[in-house]
Order: sequence, then structure tokens, then C-alpha cells
Amino acid sequence: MAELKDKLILVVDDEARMVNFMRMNLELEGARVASASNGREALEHAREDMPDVVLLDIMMPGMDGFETLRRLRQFSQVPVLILTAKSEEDDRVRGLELGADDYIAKPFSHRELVSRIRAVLRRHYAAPPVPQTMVKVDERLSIDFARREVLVAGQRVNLRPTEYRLLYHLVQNAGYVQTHEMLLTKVWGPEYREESHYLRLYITYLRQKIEEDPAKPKYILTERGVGYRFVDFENKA
Amino acid sequence: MAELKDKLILVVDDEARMVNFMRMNLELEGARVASASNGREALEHAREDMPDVVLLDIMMPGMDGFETLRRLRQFSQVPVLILTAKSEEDDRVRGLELGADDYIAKPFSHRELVSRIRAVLRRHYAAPPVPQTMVKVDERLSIDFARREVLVAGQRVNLRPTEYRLLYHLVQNAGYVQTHEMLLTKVWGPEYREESHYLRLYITYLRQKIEEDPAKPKYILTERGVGYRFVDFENKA
DNA sequence: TCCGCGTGTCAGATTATTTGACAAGCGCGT
DNA sequence: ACGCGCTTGTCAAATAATCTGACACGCGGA
Repeated sequence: MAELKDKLILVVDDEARMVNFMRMNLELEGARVASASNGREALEHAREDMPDVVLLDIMMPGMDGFETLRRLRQFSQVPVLILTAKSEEDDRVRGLELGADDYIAKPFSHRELVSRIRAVLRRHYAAPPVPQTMVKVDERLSIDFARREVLVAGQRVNLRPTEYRLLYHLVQNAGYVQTHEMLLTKVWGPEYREESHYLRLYITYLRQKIEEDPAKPKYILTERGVGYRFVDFENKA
Repeated sequence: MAELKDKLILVVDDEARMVNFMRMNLELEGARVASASNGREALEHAREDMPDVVLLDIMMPGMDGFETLRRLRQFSQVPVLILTAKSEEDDRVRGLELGADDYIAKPFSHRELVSRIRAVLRRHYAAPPVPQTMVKVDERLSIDFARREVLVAGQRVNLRPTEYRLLYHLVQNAGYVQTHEMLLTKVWGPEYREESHYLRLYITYLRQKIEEDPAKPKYILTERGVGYRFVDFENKA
């Protein structure tokens, strides 16, 4: 399990209260915290301190979070979580497209903050470089991608080719939101980027086949305005 | 264009006449030739001399070509061309599965020998590590894989998803034979390895769409008993 | 030359994908 | 708390792709 202990986390936000709130929460978990109140400082810190994770506020005066992220990505692959207002769905999509790893919507709880950071750390430092075959999600659901076999409550369910590819991409990124565009691009091809219709339909099909109650999905979660996220089944703490 | 000049070619054959024949042909092209008459010697040479290409006879007393290839592949990625009797189609398939890059059927001409070696060198030393998008095969046929557009004699032809994937894998390996199994695995998935029926059908579809005369294919060539080969359109010398 | 196996082709059966229309639900502003 | 608008979810029919099975063809080996 990925631990926050002794990890260096760079918090970037122009509001001192928010920085303090996060610092408190993160230090409670044993993490070290560096902070910056604008984009320029953030880039300096990122270069010099080599943080393990960056928490980046989008709404900042001067160089905003997007621009900061874009420049950061020119020299660093450090995992980045962006902080957005609850309602700003477009900001999340844009951030993810610029290379953010995930987002946290303000306001957020201690639990949410820590769990997202853990997930991102796990992927970056413990992630298998080879794609997973044979995934056991929980007692009810397991998938063998090499054999194209999906077992739900002991029963084999038959997935169609597109359903299969969609599930594959969702599960390979379990715990991470995948935007509509990402999924459409990977499953149907780049020329389908705008056709979110297809995606909704195939999400429905998949849920009907693998969810216990398709109306209350436990595996394939909707991220309104952004995309879908397969449940973070490896991070149950 | 890949050149044989000054390249070191390791020829492995137990028949001295064959070795001499190849040495003569290769030195005419300015290549340097090392030779071995059995598997053990071949492995030694491969380790110590770092040849640019290996020509490996399959039928040898003692350690045969397959075993030699298997052991060679444990420590080296050097391109290997296997030499097989005209009729031994199974040998070719087996050799390719063990990691040979191509085969040459005995007896062969100077032209055939040199052209196959050139092709293998081109792929290994000049090959782009990123997959090609936008391929111009000749005046009649060009393909834009990013846009999923195939132009035949100026006309856009519409390929179905499977036809598309099949063409993609053939063209990405233009000049190289792809065994039935390779194509079935890549296009349909590993569980279709035995279903060569599908492959034949889709080869027919593709030829009808891109060949001028589907009965006399110029692009997608049949390698009887082995697989298919997209014409080596970059190596017209 | 003839035979046999691998390859090529066709048309029909089946299955998957796409389309289009509409219902449901969430979250925002009032 | 309420209703509105936009996103998401669902259904069934239309279209398209894939698969099946039968058979013809033709190369290469004996």
C-alpha cells in the first residue's frame, strides 16, 4: 500500500488558509509539505525540491494553474492533482488533458484528499509497467484479459468487442477518472472524440452485464461533466 | 537505403559449398563475412563478433537451427534470416515463432539473398521506433492511419474495422512475412490463433478493395503454408 | 499429369454497432 | 425547497460488420 509518510508534497494555492488546511491534513499522515502561492514559485520548487506529488490550485491570479501545469510538464513527470471548484467541470477536463493525473473538487474532506494522493502515488511508484491480465476486482467480479473472460458472481458473461475494450481501458486505469475524450479516443479512435453518445450507450451495456444493480453502479462510476472512473478496488483503506 | 557495405554477416551452415556460395555473393556487395559450420560455433561468433545479421541454416547435424536460434535469442536481438528447404513450410513458421526475422527458401538467387538482407537491415537500423502514419505505397495506393483514410487511385475506399487493423499490421511490417498466427493474434486476439479461416476471408476483402486485380495481388502477397507479406515498397532497388 | 492441401470466393445467417428518440436525474440558481 | 436545463441513462429499430459453411481454384509435390 502506498504511504504518504515522508513523501514530499508540494501544495500550490494562492489562499493561505487553504494551504494551511492541506498542510495540517498531510502532516497528520506523516508527509512533508512544501508550499507555493503562485505559479512561478511552484515551478521553482518543482525543479529544486523534486516533490513526490503536486497539489495544484487552478484558480490563481497571474499564472493560473493550467499555465503552471503546462510549463511543469515540459520538464517533469511528477504526479499532479489539480484543485477545482465543485462546479467547474470544464476546468477538470482541461487539466486532465494538460497532463494532470486526477482532480479534487473543493471543498474536500481529509479522507478524500488522502485517498486521492495515495492512489496517485501507488500508480506512479508501485505501478506495474506491463498491463495487467487477470484482475480480481472483488469477490463478485474478476477479469482475465488474456482469455477475454469476465466472471460475475461465478458466471461467465459474454462481452462484445467494444464492451471489452472499454472495460479494459477503465480497469487499467482503475481509481482514475478517464475523460469522455480519452475513452472515445482509445476505444473507438481519435475521429470519435466528440461522439459521447456511443460512450454512454456502451457504459450502459457494460453496467447491465457486470453491475449487481446497474442503476446504482459500484464499479463504473460517473464523473459528471468529466468522464468515468472505475472504482479504486486496490485502495480500500 | 540500407547498405551491405562493411556490415558483418555471420553465415551458419554445415555445408561448405553453401557457405562459399553465400560468402562470394555477400563479399561482392562489400560485406564482411564470418562463418560457422555448427550451432556451437555460431553462438560463439555471435557473442564475440557482434555480427549485423545472421544467416542460419535450419538443417544441421547436432544442434539444429531451431535450437541455435533459441539460445541465440537469450542474449542477442541481432536480425536472423533462416535458410530452409523450399518445401519445408512448417520449418519457416517455427523459425519465425522462435524469433527469426524472415526466411530464405533454398535454392535462392543472389538478388533474393541481398534483397532480404537489405530489408532486414533497414528495419533494424533505420526503422522508425514510432508506428508510421501516412504511408505512400506507390502512385496508386496511400494510407493515412491517423485519419483512417485509404486512397486507391485517388478514390477514398471505406475499410471496415477488422479490414483496417489487418491492413495496419501488414503495412507496419511491409517486406516481412507475417505468419497466420501472428496476424490472427494481432488482429483478432490470441484466442483466434487457429482460425485461419477468418484471415483468408479478410485478406479477400482487403484485396478486393485495394488491389487493381485481386486475382493477381501486387500488395498483399501470399506465402503459401506460412502467411502473408505486404510488398516491400521501400526497397525497390 | 494428377492428387491433395492450402487458399480464395460467395452468399446467407448471425451478431455487433449505430442511430434516434426519449426518460431520468443531478445540481444550479432562484 | 423548486423547477429548469443540461448531462446521463435507456430502449428499440435500422444498419453494418462479422462469421459460417460450402465449394471452387490452383500450386506444388510425387
